[in-house]
Amino acid sequence: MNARPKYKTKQKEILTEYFESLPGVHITANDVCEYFKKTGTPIGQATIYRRLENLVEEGIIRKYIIDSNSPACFEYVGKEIRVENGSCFHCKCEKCGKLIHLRCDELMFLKDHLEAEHDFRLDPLRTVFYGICDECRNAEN
Amino acid sequence: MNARPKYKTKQKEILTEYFESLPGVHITANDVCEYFKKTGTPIGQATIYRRLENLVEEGIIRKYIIDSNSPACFEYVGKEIRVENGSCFHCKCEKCGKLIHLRCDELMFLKDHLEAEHDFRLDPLRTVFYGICDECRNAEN
DNA sequence: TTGCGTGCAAAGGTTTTGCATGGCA
DNA sequence: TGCCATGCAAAACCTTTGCACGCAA
Repeated sequence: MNARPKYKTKQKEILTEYFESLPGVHITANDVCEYFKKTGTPIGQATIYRRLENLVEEGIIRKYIIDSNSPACFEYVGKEIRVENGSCFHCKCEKCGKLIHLRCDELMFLKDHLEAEHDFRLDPLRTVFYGICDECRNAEN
Repeated sequence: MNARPKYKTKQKEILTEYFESLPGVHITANDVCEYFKKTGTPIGQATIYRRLENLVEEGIIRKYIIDSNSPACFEYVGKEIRVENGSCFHCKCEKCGKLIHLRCDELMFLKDHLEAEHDFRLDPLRTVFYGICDECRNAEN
């Protein structure tokens, strides 16, 4: 855990702006590196990771761990969303590995139910629904 | 994804027995390696990982990812749990590691909803809800 | 005998760290 | 000027893979 940054640097600024321009999109640390390499304003890999960690701590972006052997995903959390404390759920297909992002209000039922009836505070960041996606199910038959 | 093993080997047998002797305990692949190294019946690291993957696929053990930068944890799943299959959900506490079994019909809403609205066939056996349990939440305050 | 399972070593990929340099306040 | 942030390279780490050998059926 790093302390909150004390200096305002160009790297941090353009990183934050980049995430703000991508609401609802999931990207990996490597994606971010590649992007800035392409735009001609490369940022060191280590800096990317350090800033990403910071942004997560500050609640500006969210980190998702889908699978132990896939890179972590990061997503900008809009100000509205941050206030609502909402976030999306994930479905992972066991067959093709596809990751599906669900931003579904009905699923908040699940969170409420677990908290009210089972005294369990669900963490949507960590929770992944495993199953079979539509395409793979159709391909089976 | 590996195919189901066709031969019964000593390595697989003692690995399964080892997990059966540890209900409710979560250990890492490395822990398993170390254990067998100490007992004088070492098993190759690669074999450990290969068998672990198999056992997860067969539903005999479960794999948990608590943190992206910690090794994955494995835990034996008792036969009772396996038999109940569709009707049992699991919650894992991120703090104390406790595994909570939920037998709740209301949660079938989740399965139905994902299937009807999102074309996703949930696999309750593989899916684990991560969050904070009652005790840990109370201990926080 | 056949071919799967094993073990070793090496590779693979993600993330962290050490250290010198650069930049903010 | 004093520190913090950055960037490079290398390390650390967990996990997978290639390949030859051993063993189950």
